[in-house]
Amino acid sequence: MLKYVLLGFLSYLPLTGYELEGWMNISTSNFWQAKLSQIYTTLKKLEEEGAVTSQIAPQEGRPDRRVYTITEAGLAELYEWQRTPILDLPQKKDALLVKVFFGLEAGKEAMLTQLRLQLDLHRRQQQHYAQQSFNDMQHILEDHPELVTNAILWDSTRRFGVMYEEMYIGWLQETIAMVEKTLPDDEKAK
Amino acid sequence: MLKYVLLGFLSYLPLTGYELEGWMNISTSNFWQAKLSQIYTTLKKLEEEGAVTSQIAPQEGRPDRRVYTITEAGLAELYEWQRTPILDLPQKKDALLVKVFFGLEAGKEAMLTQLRLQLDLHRRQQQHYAQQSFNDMQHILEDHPELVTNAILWDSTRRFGVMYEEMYIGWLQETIAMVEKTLPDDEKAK
DNA sequence: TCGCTCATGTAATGGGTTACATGATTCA
DNA sequence: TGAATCATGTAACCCATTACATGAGCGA
Repeated sequence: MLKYVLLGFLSYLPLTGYELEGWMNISTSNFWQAKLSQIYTTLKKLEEEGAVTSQIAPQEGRPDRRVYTITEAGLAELYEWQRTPILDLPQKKDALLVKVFFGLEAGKEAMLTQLRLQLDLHRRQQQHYAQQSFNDMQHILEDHPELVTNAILWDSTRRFGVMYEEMYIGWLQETIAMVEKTLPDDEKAK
Repeated sequence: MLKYVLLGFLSYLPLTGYELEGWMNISTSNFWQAKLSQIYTTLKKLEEEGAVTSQIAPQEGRPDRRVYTITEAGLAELYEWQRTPILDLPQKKDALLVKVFFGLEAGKEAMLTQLRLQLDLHRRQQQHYAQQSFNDMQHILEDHPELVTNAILWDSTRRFGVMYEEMYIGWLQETIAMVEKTLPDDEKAK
């Protein structure tokens, strides 16, 4: 639920929709992402519900900033959600796995192309979580030193990103080796 | 895209909506799941598009079965999708990570409760992929021995499930230890 | 008798993406 | 000169979930 991510950031400090996107990009995008359009509509709904209020900060040369502030009711809702235990497993949707599962007819070479491309992407992503994300977090702390205790928790979600990518890379390597060894060669015309 | 999962199974043999749910539950639910209602509406759309046809098989005492068969056009669409490379990373959405990220205010004990509950769920799931899923696959092969080559690929997606759960369990253990050691104790009233 | 399996579907709602619409400033 | 950043929003559409509606047969 995007709304709780937005309320979470607004519990740190007041922010605009555009700024919220920036915070998400460098921190939660690992396990929750959203487009700007959805962020704007969700903020609007939150304001109607009374969970946030907004103030216009006039600007010249570009649209006025709309700064959102969390209300007492919004904080209460956030904490209540936080304390509600999750009773089921997160569900995954991964198109690559669908392509692998049904990939026999597509042929060995097509499959290897897919898998190698993904291997490259996941290696980059792993590097990103290992390096860039860590730096980004440091920069935020320089601007907002009061959030240092939160950063312990932020970092554990970053670790999740690293571990997830490492697992994915391992699986891809194993699967590539299996496909090379086991699947029948393509021998038919295009 | 659910439609390609359905077309994938129908490329093996004709099936009803209800049966498709069963196949998904024991195989693709690891990386793609769907409710019956969505399966039925998607099959209807696929028939309108001409990717499948359906035949009614009369029954007594319960609704007639509607058996779907893939068409040449449907097969062509499936193969074309299969051969299209994926150029981006799968996106994850995981509410637990949101709760961890913003979990400071919820308190140490609430967080440990969450994490321990998830640890239990993921351990069960890992066992499931390691044992039950493997057996289910064997049973399918007994009924459909012609699918034995496909089963190599099925099994690699099952391996993904096992590896994913192992990674998740490792992260949860690490995170629980970190929370116990690092987070300040709750000392406020409820 | 209670719950599970078999078997179909529709309607309402929610969550999310894509496309549309606008436009100044800044840096390479 | 062209791309990125800053900055807002709406409308149309698509995908997916939940709720509704029905009901026989079978095994514990």
